This record gives sequence, C-alpha cells and structure tokens, in this order.
Amino acid sequence: MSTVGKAVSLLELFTLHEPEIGLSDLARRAGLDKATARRLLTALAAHRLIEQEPRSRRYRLGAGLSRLARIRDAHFPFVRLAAPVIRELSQETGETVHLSEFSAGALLTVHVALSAKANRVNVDVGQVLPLHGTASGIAFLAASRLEVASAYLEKPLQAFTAHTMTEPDTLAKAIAFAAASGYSRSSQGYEEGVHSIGAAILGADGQPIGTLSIASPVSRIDDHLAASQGEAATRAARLISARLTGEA
Amino acid sequence: MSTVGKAVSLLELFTLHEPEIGLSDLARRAGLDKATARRLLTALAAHRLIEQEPRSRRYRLGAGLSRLARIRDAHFPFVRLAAPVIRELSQETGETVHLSEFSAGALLTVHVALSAKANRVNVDVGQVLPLHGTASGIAFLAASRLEVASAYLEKPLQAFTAHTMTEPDTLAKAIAFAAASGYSRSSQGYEEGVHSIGAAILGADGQPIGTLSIASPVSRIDDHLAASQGEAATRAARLISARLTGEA
DNA sequence: CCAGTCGGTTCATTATTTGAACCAGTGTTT
DNA sequence: AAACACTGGTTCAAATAATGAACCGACTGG
Repeated sequence: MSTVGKAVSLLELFTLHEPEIGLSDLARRAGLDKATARRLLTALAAHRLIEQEPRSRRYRLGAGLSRLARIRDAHFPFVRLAAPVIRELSQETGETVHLSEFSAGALLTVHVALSAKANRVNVDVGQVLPLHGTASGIAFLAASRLEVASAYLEKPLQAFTAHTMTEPDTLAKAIAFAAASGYSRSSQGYEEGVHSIGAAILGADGQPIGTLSIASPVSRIDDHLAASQGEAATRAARLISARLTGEA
Repeated sequence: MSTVGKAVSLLELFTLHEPEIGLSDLARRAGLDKATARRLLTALAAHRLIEQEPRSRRYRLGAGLSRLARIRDAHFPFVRLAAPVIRELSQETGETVHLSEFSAGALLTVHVALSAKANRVNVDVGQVLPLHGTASGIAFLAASRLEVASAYLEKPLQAFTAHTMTEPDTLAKAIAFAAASGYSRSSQGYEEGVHSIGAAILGADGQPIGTLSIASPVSRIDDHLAASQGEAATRAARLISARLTGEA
C-alpha cells in the first residue's frame, strides 16, 4: 500500500466509540511498525488532520478535518440538506433511517437517525455498504444508467448472509422492481434479522448520488408495512433530490 | 516534505471559492509533478478523501472527510455547540464574528458568522492565525498557563502590518490586559484596517482550546464600543465554555 | 524489583516515490 | 485543416524517502 494509504488508514481507525487511541494501539491495528505509525501521525498532525492530547499523549482526529469537511459541505451540501428529512422519516416510521453517499464504487453511510424503539437496528456512520445485498445498493443500481448496473452484475457477488442475492438474475429482478416502484426492498441480505427499504437520491444531472434506507428488525415487517415504508422512503428521497437541485 | 504531507497539501488547495480543481492545476499549485500529484490523488480517492467528477475529471474533496469530521465532532463538539452563540453574537454586534480552534501552535478558523453590513470584515474558514498579532491569539495566550505564554514570547515575533506587536514587552502588556479584563483587543495587528476583540474559550480542564473574535472595520470602533464588544465577547465565550463542559 | 507496558528515537537497509518524456484527446487559433 | 496549447493520464530508470529491529527512559501493577 502507498504511504498515503497507510496514513489514511490510521485516520480510519478512529470511530465514534473510540475517538482517542494511543500510539502502540494504532500501530498494532494498522499493522504498521510503531516508528512508521509515529512518523505518519506527526506528518498528519503537522497538517492538523490528527491531534495529540498533551496529557495522555493519545491521538485523535484533528481540526483540519472539520475544516476540509466544511469546505466540501458548502459545495456539496448533501448531508446538511438531507439530515432533517432523514430525521423526520425516522420519526414518522419509528425506525432507524440512514443516508449513504456513493463513493468509489460503494455506498458510504454518512448520516443516521436511530429509531427510538428499544428493539431497533443500529447503523454506524462510516459503514461501507455493497451495491448488492442492501436495499440502498439495489435502489442505487436501479437509478443508475443501465450500463453501470449491468457492469456491476458481471462481477462476482459476495454473499454476506444466507439471504444475500448472489445470482445476477435474482438481483436483476430486484433492480427491476425498484425501478418500477421507486423503492427497493432487501430482507437480511447484508445482516441477519435486518429488513430494509431503500430509495435513491438524484443529483442535478438525474444520476443517483446516494440513497436513504429504512432499516427495521424483520420481525416487525409485513408486506403491507413494507409498501407503506417504501412510499415514505420514495417521498423523502424525492424531497432531498429536489432540495439538492434547488427546487424546494 | 513527507509524501503524506504532500498528499495533505493537495487537499488544502481546495477552498470555499474553488471546490473543484483539475489535475494539472493541482500539480502546479502544489509544486508537484503531474504524475506524482495523480498518484497521490488516486491514493486519497481510494480512501474517499478525494472524489473525481466523472464528467469533467476534475477533483474535489471526498465524502470520507465528512465521515471523519463527524466522528471528530461527536467526540469534540466545539463548532456544533459554538455556532449558534457565534451567530447570535454577530447579530447582536452587527459585526463579523469568527471561531478559532487551537491546533499545532496556532489558531485555525473553523467557523465564521459574517456581518450583514456592506462594510464588513471578511474572514475565511481555514485561515491560520498567529498567537501574537490577533486579538484571538492574545486572548488565547492570556488564558494559557504562564509557562506557555512566556515560551511563546521567547521566540521572534513576525510583523504582519506596521501595527503588529513584535516587542515582547508590548505583547506582555496586551496579555496582562486581557487576563485582567477577560477580553483582548488588537487594532490592525494582522491586517490593515481591521480591529478585533477576542475572548478565550476554555475546555473542561480550564485550559483554553480556542477563541472567538469580533472583527470590525477600525473606522467603526471607539473605546466605548470596544469595551461593550469586549463584554459581549467575554459573555459569549463563557457560554460556549460552559456548554462544552456540560454546564449549560 | 521485576516484568510488561507505554511513547518515542535511531540508522543501515530497502522499497517506494519521483519526474522527464511520452500518449491520446479537446478546444483554439491561425 | 493544420498547427498549437492545453488537458488527463502513463511509463520506467534513477533518486529519494520509508521502513523496522533494537534501543531509551518512564510508568504501572503484581
């Protein structure tokens, strides 16, 4: 891996649950030598992408990231515009709703509104979702240009659970359903016990840039509820698309 | 410079005003070879810190930055908690107010609320402010431990304008004033024609973590107004500090 | 007081980065 | 339509920067 890749993989070790990590730990988890990790960390710190807590000497993500994210967000206000809609959809359905952005061939979860219920699906910001196997991914493929979707179907499809659609034909049918109805459905395709309804969010050029998804415990879902969630998801996704393109 | 440093400096070329840049341009401005720049960009893109617009092939900041910034923000909600206070302070005073975070020996501007007036001071998010020469910096030094402040006074002080305080004694007096009154004052110390009032924001351990600053055209300021701005700045900074430590 | 951590440093070895020269494509200008 | 000046992207020998085992000193808990 490139040196830059290693440095970024250090950044990616920090999570919501573990926002500060010590040097030895970082090196171990990244599979790097301590000396290497430290050199990378100081390089990142020089640009404020990493900070070191002076007392504990542990490392954490730096203010430079906030700065860069703000520049990006000003130009591409995906999360900012979508967040209130996501929150409302979560309240309306009582389920966890998450927002994903297409990036480098997969969907990156960038925002989550958790259900208030005790039995809920938990999704972490930062999770990378495959295009097959999740309702979000299927909705994305259904909204993509045909050549993109069929190119994706060519490649072998990894199974995540016993329910993952790995047959191109099965997946093509799910995509066709999503294209026709506006929303996609996936039951336990990525994680056992999780049912989700997805809908694509379109950019100004009509191409999909991300998705939203309502994730529920399978036990709570029947066909009728799925259809009503699908309608709500479609409405929310359209609203976000419209706001992105300045139409609302 | 380290490879990582070069890669990050590519990220730093993107600004609010220029959120998308082509390869040749990036290479030129970063002082890198085109081949090198491209290799770094693809490494960054693999981790979603950079995205490439498929149509124009231009590069822009990637979704991974939003993700990392959100992790940082959840742990260290400086901007999130301070932003509403900053906005209100700007409305109350009618002037531009900016929020800076201490990082790597300087203050990094992370949030700005611009004045509504035509004749106003413009500050960009991302600007790096020295600790001497700006009201923010002086307020920060005044709130720091004595050894930190005096260590800073040892080093030579760069002049930015004819008004920059470069004499350790002069600066020490300004720091003493700030320590006594709760706010600092700097007239044209960093940029001609700009007057500013600064106040430090303290973390849970009582150490300063950042500052806020009211920036006005000098023409608009007299001693009486400066004092009233100072009081408002102090109040706002205290409120943010309290919210950060969970006291409000 | 020993063993096992930690963060941090050194420097000979090694592997990665570098950049001039090269495509191919596009839009301008002559 | 030809010459031109850009663009993004690629190649590979040469040069440079990254690497990691071994080492500190400091701290912690048994």
